[in-house]
Amino acid sequence: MRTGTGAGMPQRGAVGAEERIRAAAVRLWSERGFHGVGIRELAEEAGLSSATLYHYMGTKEDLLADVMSRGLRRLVLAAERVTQQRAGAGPRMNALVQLHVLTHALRPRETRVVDGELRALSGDRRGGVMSLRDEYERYWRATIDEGRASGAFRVEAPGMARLALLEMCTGVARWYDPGGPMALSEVALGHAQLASRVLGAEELELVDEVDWCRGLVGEIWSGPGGG
Amino acid sequence: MRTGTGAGMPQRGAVGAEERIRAAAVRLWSERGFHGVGIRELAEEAGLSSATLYHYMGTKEDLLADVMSRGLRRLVLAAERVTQQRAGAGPRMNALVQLHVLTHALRPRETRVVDGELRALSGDRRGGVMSLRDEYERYWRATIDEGRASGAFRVEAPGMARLALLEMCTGVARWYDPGGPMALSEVALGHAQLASRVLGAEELELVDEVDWCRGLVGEIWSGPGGG
DNA sequence: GCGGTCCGATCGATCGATCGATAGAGTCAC
DNA sequence: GTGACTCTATCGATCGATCGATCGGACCGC
Repeated sequence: MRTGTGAGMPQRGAVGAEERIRAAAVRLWSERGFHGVGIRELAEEAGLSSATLYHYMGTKEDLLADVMSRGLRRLVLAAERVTQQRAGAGPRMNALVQLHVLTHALRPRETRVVDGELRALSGDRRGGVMSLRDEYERYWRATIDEGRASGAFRVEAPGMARLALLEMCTGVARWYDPGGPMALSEVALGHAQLASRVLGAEELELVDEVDWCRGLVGEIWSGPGGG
Repeated sequence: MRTGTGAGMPQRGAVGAEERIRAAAVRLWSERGFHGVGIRELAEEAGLSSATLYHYMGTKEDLLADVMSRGLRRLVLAAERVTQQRAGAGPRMNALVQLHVLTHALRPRETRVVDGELRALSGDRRGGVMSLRDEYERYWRATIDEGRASGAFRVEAPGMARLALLEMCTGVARWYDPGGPMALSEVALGHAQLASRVLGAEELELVDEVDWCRGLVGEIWSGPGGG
């Protein structure tokens, strides 16, 4: 009853099974949530039996922690690149925002799981994922602080502005529709402009980082542990 | 074995059982999600047996739709009041933002369920809740349009700005901590200022609507179907 | 024949939902 | 007033289905 085993193939899923499982989990969890999808449906989506699933993963929660950590590590990696390759608070913030928006628009399923399923994690795993999230947000915090110190940003409550901006940009994954009326670059540049307004940096020249960020997202998300 | 039936009481839960059930559902669902809490735990939290639960409600999903619709109807009611009692796009938007932020900060559990469990609803129920959400957002859309038409707001993509602002303000329910360093009125006024920046209305005088909105929220959320 | 892959069968637990039964308060005929 | 009857509120027990997870063994390339 299986479909692809025959004819000299190296064995159906020997390579990439873990990846297929993670991809299936992201597809289903992003639509209905961690507790809304059972092991059997997960297995079916990945093209395996539920027993085989457990050959590759630990518990269901282990799989979620894995998916979330991988997603967050990629975000951190991308933010690190931005920080290395863009100097000055203004250009750096501009690139961070466009990167965040593009990531959430291009990979809405991954980011929805990363942003929304923390509550399904218990104890230590929760803490580990939260510290990864904090590590990512540190790039935003540092850039905002830098801009305030240099006078490039004029904002009274930087902590609140950071949270507000992150919520605003993360929300893109909840409403952006590739088939809709708004082009991706409009959304990314538009949010960069809104961010500059929020931070009181309207004189900032808004460089279009869409293509560069798109390349970065593509590179990082097809890289090690890719997909 | 029951506890409160004697001594002239009108019977333990005869009044308010539905309300107790909804409150229990909000408490548990806001922490672990609709699919993360079973009927038995729900019943225990409400102080009833799972069988008795079904005397008051339809299915579990009916209860969710009820909770969500009630929350959204309150939001709509509050937005309608704001629109009636504040004239001009600037003051109106200022009040709408402060109302939204206060509602999400004062009733984070209700709003988290309303904002985050739509995916657990199927078919018609989903549509009904979505149209209530659209009805609420229409107040924001109309106010932004009005401000653009009058020249009070200078924003290029009003649709995107509306979505960005809503995400930003809704996010308050995800991070605001009453015991934290930020006072509620700082958060509300701060978001009003960020909104005025986003909308390009920096010359707008930011009236403090915190007390008025707090009263409105208290009135509406303790009113019919209260809690 | 060994190690890596894979699955059918099955585990105990829990899921959402329903059953029949009971306790008590109100109603009404007589 | 009192017995028969109804209505609401409540529960213990239980339904069939599904949950997450495990086990033993089959298959297959090396």
